[in-house]
Formats: sequence, structure tokens, C-alpha cells
Amino acid sequence: MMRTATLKSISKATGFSVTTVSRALGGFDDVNDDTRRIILEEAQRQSYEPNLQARLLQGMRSQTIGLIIPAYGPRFSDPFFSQFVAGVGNQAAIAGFDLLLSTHAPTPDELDTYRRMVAGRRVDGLILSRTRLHDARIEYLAQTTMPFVVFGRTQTPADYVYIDVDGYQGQAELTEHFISLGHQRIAYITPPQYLTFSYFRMQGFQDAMARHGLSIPTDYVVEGDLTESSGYAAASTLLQLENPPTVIMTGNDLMALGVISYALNRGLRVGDELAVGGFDDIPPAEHVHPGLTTMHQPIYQIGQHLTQALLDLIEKKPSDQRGILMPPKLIVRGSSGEVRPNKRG
Amino acid sequence: MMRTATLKSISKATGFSVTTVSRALGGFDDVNDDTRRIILEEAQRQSYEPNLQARLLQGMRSQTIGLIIPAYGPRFSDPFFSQFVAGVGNQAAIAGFDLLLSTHAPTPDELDTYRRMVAGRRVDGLILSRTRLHDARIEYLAQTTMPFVVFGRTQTPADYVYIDVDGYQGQAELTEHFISLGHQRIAYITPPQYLTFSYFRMQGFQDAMARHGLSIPTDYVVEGDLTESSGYAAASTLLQLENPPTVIMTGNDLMALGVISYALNRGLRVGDELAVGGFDDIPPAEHVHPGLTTMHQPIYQIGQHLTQALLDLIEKKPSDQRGILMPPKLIVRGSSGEVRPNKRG
DNA sequence: CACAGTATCCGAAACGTTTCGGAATTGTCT
DNA sequence: AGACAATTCCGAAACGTTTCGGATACTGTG
Repeated sequence: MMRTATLKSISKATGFSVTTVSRALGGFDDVNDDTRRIILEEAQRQSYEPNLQARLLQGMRSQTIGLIIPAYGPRFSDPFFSQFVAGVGNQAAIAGFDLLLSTHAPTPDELDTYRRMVAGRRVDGLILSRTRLHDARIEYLAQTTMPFVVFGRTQTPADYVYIDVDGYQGQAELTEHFISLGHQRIAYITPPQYLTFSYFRMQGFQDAMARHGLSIPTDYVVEGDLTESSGYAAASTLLQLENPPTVIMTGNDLMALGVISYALNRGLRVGDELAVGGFDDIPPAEHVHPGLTTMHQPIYQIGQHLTQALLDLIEKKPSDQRGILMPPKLIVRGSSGEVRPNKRG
Repeated sequence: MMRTATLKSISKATGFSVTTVSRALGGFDDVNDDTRRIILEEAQRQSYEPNLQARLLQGMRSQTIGLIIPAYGPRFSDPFFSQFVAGVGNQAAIAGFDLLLSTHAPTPDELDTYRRMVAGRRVDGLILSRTRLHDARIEYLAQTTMPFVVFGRTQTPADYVYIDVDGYQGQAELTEHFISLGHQRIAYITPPQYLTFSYFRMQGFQDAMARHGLSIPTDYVVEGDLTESSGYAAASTLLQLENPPTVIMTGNDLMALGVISYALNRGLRVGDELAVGGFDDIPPAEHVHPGLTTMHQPIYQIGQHLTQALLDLIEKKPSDQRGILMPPKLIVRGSSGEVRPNKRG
């Protein structure tokens, strides 16, 4: 059981003051070369490592960025977040930063988790994801000196760096893809309405339908919570309607997988009897049968970019970049089915 | 820009000493109920959050566990680690612990990263993975008071908690699976030999072959580095031999995916002209075409269990459990092919 | 009324680091 | 010789918290 080395222990061993030891190790130029050599040797001998807590107490950097995953229940297994974490973590690692991961449900006391990170000075910066139309986290952080970047937009007026994918345009494009295949009865499983991306995508869906003179029955829109099982449940509701849809689009791929799984259980031929469209393009979307037609979001790259932007912010590198809006890309797979004869909807 | 609240600021506002404020908030019973109420209200008003660094400096818990991923280059994207991180992260989240992620290549100065975590008191415990036969990290941590648990065994004699999957038995079982299908020319792409699991699996492979009177040509064993591209490269070497193997087994699924990808590029029918076997059973193994025969390891669950064991260790809950050895499970998929007529090998 | 016992509070030290301001020594220039 | 600058070092304060060892005042008891 070794005594942990401190500045004091080195000071005692070498006869120099704690201040001098600190400055020698810190690379300051007001210490004699011989002195520095002696101190460095002793530090080496004791295998000294500075105490990070004490350093931070002085207001120094923690070389750590924080990522709080907002979800009901632990959600590290969600491929969406896996990819996002991978992008963030890898980029942080390159810069020598560690990654502090935490989860919290989007409940009122969620802010406490953020406060803990900020006031506790545990991290040098934060990455937010899954923004809400009205986002208290952003309001809070904007009042703070803590640097942060955001995946997604919000209607909260505040000045911050974000990257988002154009959900309006994306959902409209996907909708028109199905319309062009001859579909008219298109249903949509939407994520909770308070989420920003949910709002934009709904708009895109509605406008695209309207542009083509198609109506959306009210019971064709069902809310899910982004999990596979909620997609399964919603599909069950939709497909037992008197006049069921021929297409089900969902707010994310995970729910689409649930839809496919329900359809297969019901013995429906996906692509043929029921077309399905997702959003995200997570890896399983490619491998499921039939393949899932979806809008591709470069989640991993967004994680990387956001992290780099955050690191720049932490380093106070000047940049006038505030928001980036990326277009998603339509990926057509088997779940789209073939062009169908234009029979009455 | 708000002033951050501290014990001192609350002390100043209420007129009570810092000590009393600390004890009131800490829930000690030597403070008057009225006093406590006043202090709590003021703390609320200032939205006080304790400074974690200062607390840690007193030797308290950081409510954080550390996970250092040993890999060349950032490797968060590796499905193996994704799953492991998910298991660890979710279990930690349930207990209210955060997760500190870091990566480091298994180079000599890798230990510095561990020292930083330990001496800097950044975490309350550490999770190690991908053990080596002779593992300096374990030697180091054993000298320390830092609690730690390990995914994998080692030959280093030390007393520690670990979970491992029986690679000897697993590789032997997989080998015999292919032998039972009529194969005799079986090649193996091994991970770097200094890794413990690599060692055990090689033994399992060799013993199984010996039991059935089959020999392993020296050029049938190639070393890979666990990445998909190294599997691709190794497959290229193996399949260009004068007398190529009819089966390629690999040290992990990622390399097996590389093998399949090479085989498909060469126009070989996987399963038919070349059988492939992996190890791990990561999600893509199920979705690739043809499906990958592999030994299933419950990586996610291992992450959960290890984390719980670590948390118990941190809480100093008594336990006599030291090591668990789990059997992997054979998963047969399309890459095995059919039983083949017993033509000369 | 003296005493112990209890309830309530607080000063000061400690954790390990950084940094401000200055002190001591030596050398350099008129 | 005196003034001045450069070099090298250090004491003390600060960061925000916890905790030890009392201090004070109030209660009830005999």
C-alpha cells in the first residue's frame, strides 16, 4: 500500500518549497535547471500524479466533457445513442479529453443533473441532445459560463452552437417517396410532441400530403415513445383500424423495427402489403428483412463535429459558426415495396 | 451570469457559520429545526449545488466509475465495446453513478492513464477489460486501494474479482462443430497472443483438432488485430494458399465479418465454398448474409454484473465471490453451410 | 443554587493545488 | 561604490468542503 505522492512529499524529499516544486513541475521558467532536474527525478521516483480535484478547485480544466442522455430508463443500448456516443467519445479521445456519461429522464429534476455537472465543475463543457421546443436546459446553461453545444434546435431564443438535421424537408421527402409509389393512405407514428424534431417532421409530413391533395385521418397519427415496443403497439392500433393505412412512417428507426416485427407476426408481407418508412438509418435498418427505407442521419459524424465545436469553444477559439442544418438522405430499401397500381385509397 | 452558490454565500445570507450550514445540509442532528429550515430555504433560493471537487478533496466519493477501453485508436464504435459500455453504463445509472470513459492503447505509458484516474481520485472504482496474460494494470491496481473488477482472467497472481467466458471450451466446441460437418482443413485467425482470451482459445482449437486426429498446418494460423480490415487481410492470405482451408475461424466477429466480406469479393459462396466461424455474437453477426456462426458471449450482461460487483466492492459489501467463468453458447447460422460429404482433406 | 446533561452552534485545521507578491542572492552597469 | 536588473526561491492566501474538538446557553435535578 503506497503513500500517494503529493507536492508536499516531494518538497520534503528535496528540501525545496511546495511552491518551487509546483512551478518546477509546471514548467515555469523561474526555477533553476538543476533544481528542476532534482525535482523531476524525485517526482518520477515517487511516481507522482497531480490530484485533479485540488487542481480543479483552483479553477483549472478537467479535460472532460459531459454527455447526458435524456431518456426514460437507461438507454445506452439504443443504437442511436451508441453511435452518437461513439462519435463524441472518439473525437474527445483524439484531443485527450475524457467523456463523462450520465443518463436522466426528461423530468423536472433533470436540471439538477445539469447543475451538478456545472456547479460541481466536473466537466469543461456539455453536449446536449434531443432538444425540446421549449428547452429549460438550454435556458439554464445560457445563463452559465459553461460551454455547451447542442444536437437539435429549439424555439428558446438563445445564442448557442448547434447541429440539426432538416426534419421538415426529410419527412416531406420520405412522404413524397411513398406517394410517388402510388400510396395514399399514409400513417405516421410520431415521437412525443414536445421534442423539436418531432414538431418539424410532423410539419413536413402534413405539408407534403397537402401539396398532393391527400388528407390525413386523425387516427392515422399515433404517438410513440421512440422505443421498439411502442412502435409495435402503435402498429397494432393502426392496422386494426377499419380502414388501415398502406404505409406506416415512424419518428425513428427503432419504432419502425417494431412496426415490421408486428406486421410479420400478423403475417403481413412487409413492402408488399404494408410499406414502412423510418428515420435515422441505424445499422439494424440495413440488416433487417426486408431492409428498412429510411432517412439517413450521419449521427456518428454529427457527434464528431459537435465535439470538435465544443472543444473549440472550450479553447475559446474564435468562430462565428452558430447553427448548421444538414439535409438527411433518403435510403430506399425493401420495406418500400414496388410501385403500386393507383387503385382508390 | 449568476454567482455560484457556496456554503459561504449561504452562511453570509443566513448569518450562520459555514460549519452549521454544512451540517444542516448534510442532515446532521445537531442543528435546530428552525435553523435547518432557514438554511434549506436559502440554499434552495440560491440553487446551491455542492462543489464536487472540494468534497472529493476531503476523501469523499465521486459517484463515478471509470472504464478505460484498451485499443489502438478510438474504438467506441466497435459493437463489442458498445454493448459492454451499455451494460456498464445502464447498471451504473441505476445506482446513480456516472461513467467516466477513456481510451488508451496498450502501450507502456498506458499505466499513466490508470495512475491519473487513481491518484487524481477521479473515480471510485475501475473496470478493466481485455486482459493480458501478464497484466501490469492489475499488478498496479492491486497495490492500490482503488476497487476494481475485471472482464477476463490473467496469469498474474493477484486477488481480484473477475468474470470471464470460457474461451478454451468455446473454441473447442466451435471447432468440433465444423469437424462434425465434415471439415478437416480448418484455419484460425488469432488475436494478438499476449491477450489472455487469445491464449485459451488457441489451446481449445489445438486440443479439439488433436482429439480428432487432425493437424493444423503452421500457415493455417494467422494473427489479426481484431478489426474488420485485419480479418479481410488475413482471409486474403489464407485463401491464396496452395491448399486453402475450407473453414476460417476468427478470434472475434468483427474479423469474421472481414473474412466474409473478402470471400464475397472473391466470388466465393460463404457457407458453401467457405465456412466461417466467429466469436462474440455481436448484433451484425445475426444480420449479415449469410448469418455468422459464432460463440455467443453475453457481453451486455457481463457488463451489468461486473458493474454491480464493483459497486458492491465500493460499498464494501462483503462477498466471497472472486471469479466467475461462464460458458459461451454456440449459435449456428448460415456461414456454417451444410454437412459435406467426407472427401479427402 | 450548584451541577450535570443536552441542544445548538462555531473556529480552525485539513485536503493538494496554484498563484500573487515579494525576498534573497548574484551579476551588471555607470 | 551604488543602483539596478535578473535569477531563483518561498510564504501565504485562496479554492469549497468536511470534521474535530470544543464553546455557549438552556434544561432539569437534587
